[in-house]
Formats: sequence, structure tokens, C-alpha cells
Amino acid sequence: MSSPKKPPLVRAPLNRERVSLAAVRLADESGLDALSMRNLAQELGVVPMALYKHVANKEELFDEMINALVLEIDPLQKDLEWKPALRHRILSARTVLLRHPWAPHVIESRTSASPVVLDYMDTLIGIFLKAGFSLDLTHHAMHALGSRMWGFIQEVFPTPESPTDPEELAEAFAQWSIRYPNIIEMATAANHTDESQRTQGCDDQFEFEFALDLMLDGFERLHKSGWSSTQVSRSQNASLESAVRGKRK
Amino acid sequence: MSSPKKPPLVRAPLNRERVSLAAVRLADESGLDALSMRNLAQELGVVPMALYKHVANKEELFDEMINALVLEIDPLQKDLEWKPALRHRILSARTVLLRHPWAPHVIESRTSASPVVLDYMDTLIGIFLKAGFSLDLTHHAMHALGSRMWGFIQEVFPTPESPTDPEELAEAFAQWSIRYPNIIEMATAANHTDESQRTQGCDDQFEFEFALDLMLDGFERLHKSGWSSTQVSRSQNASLESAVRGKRK
DNA sequence: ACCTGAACACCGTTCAAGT
DNA sequence: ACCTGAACACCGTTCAAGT
Repeated sequence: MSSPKKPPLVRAPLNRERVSLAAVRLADESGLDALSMRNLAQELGVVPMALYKHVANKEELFDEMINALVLEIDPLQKDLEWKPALRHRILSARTVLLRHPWAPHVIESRTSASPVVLDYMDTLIGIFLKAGFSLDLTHHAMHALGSRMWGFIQEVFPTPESPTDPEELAEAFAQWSIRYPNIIEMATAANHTDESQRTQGCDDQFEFEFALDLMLDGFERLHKSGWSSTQVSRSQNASLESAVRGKRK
Repeated sequence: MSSPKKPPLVRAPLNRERVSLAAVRLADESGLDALSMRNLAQELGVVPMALYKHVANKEELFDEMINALVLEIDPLQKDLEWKPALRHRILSARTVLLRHPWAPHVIESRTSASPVVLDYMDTLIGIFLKAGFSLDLTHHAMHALGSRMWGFIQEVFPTPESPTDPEELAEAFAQWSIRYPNIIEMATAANHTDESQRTQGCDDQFEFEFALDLMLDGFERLHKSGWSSTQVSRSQNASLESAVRGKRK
């Protein structure tokens, strides 16, 4: 009953690396849902339990997959200014992520950072510090970058796809224009501005870079103005907010 | 063999709302892992299959949970300027999210936006447009906000917790200082700046507001300068990036 | 209309045993 | 040292049946 397509009577012995690389391949090709210990074992021509000699459990397998992924990110370019250096590294992280669509979900499920992950973060922090950023501002900047440092686009809720039938589409459009006038106004405008992109949806790469540059420019401005966290900027906004809260009560 | 603690011989009839509210409660109290159709049914004193009369499958249950959550967000305050209006709404979304720790994971798993979700997004877009933002800039701003509009902090990889034994801690610290000098330098500084926060870790609320204000200030600046997406800002950075790419080749 | 029981096709993981 | 077989305690969901 076993598949005749898998005849490795003599099999290369399993090891941690072979297991995690196979896991990455399986997730790349068949999606994260298909990555069960049982499926992975079958892919390796082995009984499920054999995997547990090389990986303590599925969580550890995920950790190992993330390590493989982080090692794909371009190394630091030491001769660049802080801004292009950060930009290059993070855009590289993004191209890596695009090769592994399962990555965001797996990254988010990790409960602690591995040495490989910490190395990456350490180099990013190093870029800020070497450029003379204060420890304080560097700290906040790293938090503000958040998952964007891994190349996440962090969109949620893709808009439902429009019907293909033109008549249905017209009707749907009409209903939406009433219920969600602002969305429709914005979306139709966006579709016309740049004809090079696919007719529906927008250019993810552009949106990623737009947001990244917005943050980098913001960091630069705060750095140049000698910003520190014990300053006006926050309390100003905070008092606005508490004014709003008071009003509602 | 059935539990003697659940004697509702006459039970209020189930409906969609009772099912989803029970799901929210179960996830709040016991975590997302505990929210299985079987557990939920037991919580409601019913056999698992009974749920499927009110909800097509587990995905639909998740959709309904998100709806319940979005409806908890403060309504729009029409008398505010665009910036405090956005700020208030998004900070409200954040407090809602903090009440429901399972929400980020569930939100990210949704494949399309429900009417309730679209309503929320429509009002945010409306705030920009009413303030005179171009359709173009509004579109990019919404993407740049990304999951932050739902109050996500979007941290990943919490640093591993330090050992409690002081001797181990000293040793760990020494090793980290060598391997991750920048992380250590930044982290120790951050712990000293604000004594009001817990000794380790940092103030999540501050980091969220810092990043939010950074984006809002950026939007304001672009708006005032009449920014449009067909401009220099991008090509400038893009040419920098391609210069880097060329260099590496 | 609403609920039930039994079953199907899966999971991750433990344990004791094989070579 | 490395792999196996059988089993355990779970999943979401289908189907045919009950009241």
C-alpha cells in the first residue's frame, strides 16, 4: 500500500537541518496547513515519530524554520549611511518574506527570539547607535518599526473581491457607494492613478516603502531635533486625548 | 456520566448571538486554544453539532467574534479635528484589543472584511477626506496605518526572560553583552529612564502612541506640503536602493 | 425548527519496543 | 543511535436520525 514513487531503500540519515529544510519546502509549496508532522514525515519517507529524535516538538520545528529564513536576509552593508543601510536591510527582509508566505504567521507565533533573530535585531540597533541616535530614540524607533523590520506589510482585512459578472458588479458597486462612500471614493481614485499596476488592488511594494520611508523620515527628524522621551510631544497629545475622554464622560 | 453541575433541563434556545458571545467569553477567559467547537458546545450545555445550526463553521464563528469586538470601539467624534479624531478612535480600538488578547491572531486569519469592519474603515477614511487630504494620500495613509488602526502593537519576538537566580543572571548578562552588545546597551538604558514602569520590559502604551504619533505627524507634513505619489520622494529613495543593489552585484 | 449520536478523517505526542 | 507500531486524547465536520 506504500507509494511506489518513493523507493529509497537506503536513505540518507535524518538530521535537524534536513528536517527543517524539508519543512520550509513543504510550507512554501503546499502552505502552512499542509505542514503537519505526519505530512512532513511522509515527505521524508519516514514514520512520524522519527522526527521527534531531531526536533523536540512542532514549536521547535517552527523556530528552526525562522532561523533558516532570517539567514536568507542580506548581511549588513557597513559602508552605507544609516538610512539607506536600514532601508536596504529591511527591504531585503521583505523579499525574503515574499518567498515564504507562511512566515508572518509563524513569526508571530514565536514566544521568544532565537540567537539568529537576536543577531539581526542587534545589527539594526547598531545602525542607529553608530549614526549617533540616543539610546532612548533608538529604543522607540525599534518598537515603532515593529514587525516591519521583518518585512511585514501588516495589512489586515483584504477587501472582498468584486463579482465577475458585470451586471452583479454594477449592483454591488451601487450598494457599496451608499454604505461605504469613502471607501469607494478612495478605491476608485487609487485604481486610476497608476495604470502599471493590476486593475484591482494596489501596489504592495509601494505601500510598504511609503510607510517605511515615513518612519525613517520621522526618526531622522526627531534625531536632528534632539528629541527625548521626557518631552512635550507626548504630553501634548496625551492631554488632547484626556480632554476627549473628559468630554465623553 | 454527564456533569451534575449543569442541570438546565429547560435551556434558553441557542442563537447566533448567544453562540458568538459565549465564544468571546471562552476565548477571553481560557485563551484561543481552549476555543474548540467541542469546548464551546460543552460551555453552552449542548452537543457539538448543535452549534452548526447557528454558524456554518468555525471561520464564521471567528467572523462573528470580530464583529462583536469592532462594535466595542468608541463611535466617531464628529466635532474633533482630524488628528485627535483619528487618535481617539485608534486608541479606543487599542483598549478594546487589550481586553481581548486573542483578537490579533483571529483578525489576521480573516480573509475578507465584514460590513462592520468596513464601516469602521469607512469612518477612518472619512476623517482624512473631510480634512482635505487627497484621495491619493488618504489611500497610502490607510495602508501605512495598517494593523495599527486595530490597535495592534505588532511586536514580534519578545526577548527571552532573564533567569531569576542572580548568579545565572550575571553570567547570562555577560554572555549577552558580548554577543548582542547593542541590544544590551539599549535595553539597560531603557530600564533606567522611566522608573514608573515595571523593572523589565517597557511601556507598551507609550510605544504604541509614539509610533502612532510618528505616523500622524508624517501624514500631516505630507498633506501640508501637497505631497503626491508621482513625486520625487519615492524615486529618490528608490534610486538610492538600486545604487545599493548595483554595488552588490 | 432545533438538537442528537455515531462516525470519518485528521491532529500532536507518549510509550515501549525493535534493530 | 536511530527508527518503528500502536495507542491516547484530542480536532472540525458530515450524515442520518430523532423530537
